[in-house]
Amino acid sequence: MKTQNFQFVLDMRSEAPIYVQIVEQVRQRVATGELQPGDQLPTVRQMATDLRVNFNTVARAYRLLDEAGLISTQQGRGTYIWEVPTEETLKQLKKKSLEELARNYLDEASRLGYSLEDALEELKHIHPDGSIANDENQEDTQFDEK
Amino acid sequence: MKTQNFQFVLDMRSEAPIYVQIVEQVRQRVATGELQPGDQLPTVRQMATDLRVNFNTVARAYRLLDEAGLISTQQGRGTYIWEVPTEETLKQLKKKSLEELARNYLDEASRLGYSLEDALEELKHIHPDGSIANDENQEDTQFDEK
DNA sequence: CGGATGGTATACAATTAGTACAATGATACA
DNA sequence: TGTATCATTGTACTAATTGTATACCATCCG
Repeated sequence: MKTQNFQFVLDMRSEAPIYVQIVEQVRQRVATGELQPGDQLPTVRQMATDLRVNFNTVARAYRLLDEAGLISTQQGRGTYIWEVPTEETLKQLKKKSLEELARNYLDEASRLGYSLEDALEELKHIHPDGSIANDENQEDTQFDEK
Repeated sequence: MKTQNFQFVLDMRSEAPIYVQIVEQVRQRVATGELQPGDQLPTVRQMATDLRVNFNTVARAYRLLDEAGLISTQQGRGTYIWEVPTEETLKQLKKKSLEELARNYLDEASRLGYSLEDALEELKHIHPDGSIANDENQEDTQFDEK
């Protein structure tokens, strides 16, 4: 596909393991905005051949980034940048976002003819399957996914 | 052709495969009545080019919807929304849609670092009296994307 | 030696894409 | 009217692409 042509570089003289170097570069590019939410990263194999390493090494980096919540990897499709609000924008927009999410949820539910109670009940019912991380400390929040 | 201009949207970051996303959107629109019995869906190729995916992916979604009895696909003619669903199937349809909505809401909230309780609280806070104002439809949310 | 760490090899599963084909309907023309 | 032709539509089967899982090897360091 059109997997953008981002240039990643390895420094073989570096002490840092290859997979760490990859992680850091993706991190950095997300931080600078060079990588935008929804952008597709090179496939593990593509980046692997670019960097002349084994694709499992790239896969390892991607897995870490996925667990960190920076990217979303999907078998058979590719890996994409999640939206990662910076600390301050996250705090600024958190409340507003939840409000809008909640309102949107209620609107949609009501369009389906459901009451607020139904909506609440459904949420409680969804919970058991673990689709939400209910952790207090979220310094490394790492929403679970897989 | 006049194949209505329904806007379908994909979120490549979503865990859900593309064909599932299509299925869910059609299901939801049927549940809300946005798609009426007899309405023609975009052709597999039309929707495919709209969404920039392979038409077989759309065909797969249509096949699932067909097997589920929601639509009727006819080779050489097109795909149409099935005749009036019975109360029971409509009910099931709505139930599934609500499930999907709830799951999305929790996922998004979770990504923002909110707990289930937060999500529940926010809902109650929006409509403290427990009623749902049914007629407001502002579409300017910026974080739903789904 | 022996564990830990980093990279690799191989087989696998999920998803999407490619190709050829059959059914339908519109159109042109005898 | 009949039919030949062609574009459009969905279908079927296969191939290609993509990430995953597991085991393995090499090196470093105690």
